[in-house]
Amino acid sequence: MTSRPADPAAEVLTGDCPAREVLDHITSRWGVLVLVALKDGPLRFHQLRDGVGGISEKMLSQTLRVLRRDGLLDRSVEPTTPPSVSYTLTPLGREGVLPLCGLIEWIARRADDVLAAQAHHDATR
Amino acid sequence: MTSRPADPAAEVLTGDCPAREVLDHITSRWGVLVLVALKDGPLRFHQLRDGVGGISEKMLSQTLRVLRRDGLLDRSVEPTTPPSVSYTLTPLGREGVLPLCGLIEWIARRADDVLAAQAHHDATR
DNA sequence: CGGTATCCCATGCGATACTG
DNA sequence: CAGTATCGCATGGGATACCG
Repeated sequence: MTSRPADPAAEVLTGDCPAREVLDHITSRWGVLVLVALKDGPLRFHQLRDGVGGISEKMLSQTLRVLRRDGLLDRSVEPTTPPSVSYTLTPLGREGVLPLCGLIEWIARRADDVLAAQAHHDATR
Repeated sequence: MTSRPADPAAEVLTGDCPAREVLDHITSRWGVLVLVALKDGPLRFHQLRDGVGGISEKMLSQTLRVLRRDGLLDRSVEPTTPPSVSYTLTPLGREGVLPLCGLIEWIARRADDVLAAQAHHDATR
């Protein structure tokens, strides 16, 4: 009996474990985008709002709170007037964002193939 | 001017492009799980339903239709009685599933750290 | 076996307005 | 600037029943 099973996907797939919640947080509509936006360094609230196209302030704030609770990012306040707040990936977050960057990069590279597949599918039927 | 920008994430982040739709399909609640479940080879409908914990037949069927339209997986019917239907990753799908496996693997490895961060966060405030 | 159709509720999420 | 509060709708998604 091994303490680490050969296939780490098995546990996540088969149901109700904490890992599923983490997956849902990260792959939530705005989670991936916010995390990837932060990959190159800290950003302030309004930079994130402007950088992640289409996100509302409400969803940005909500997403940031969830990801912060999960230990994936940090919030820091500079005591200027008015205070400026910035968000940074934690070490944990920097690790987790790597596969996400891979995903985004793949999508950017292959989006045209997917579009072609969609067109073909819609035309064929 | 380069035909390929340095940062492929930029386009996806900044808004309304086809890539965003692809991202939403893949990172939909069940999309990741279905794709990863198929990483080791074809599975039949009921194998997927049983393998992906918590998914309903409706959502499985719906997710499969979307991913099929995107050209990420194929459906094939063996003309037995009753017919047996199985789903396979296409070459495109096999490529795209790689970062997803990376993500799942990372989550499985780090879930405990996230749980600890949550506990700490809830306790601190 | 491998789905689709219908019903219905929970929540995700945007819009707007307001606050420290 | 960096949010929170409230409202309201659209969509996601489960339960159940039915079909080829």
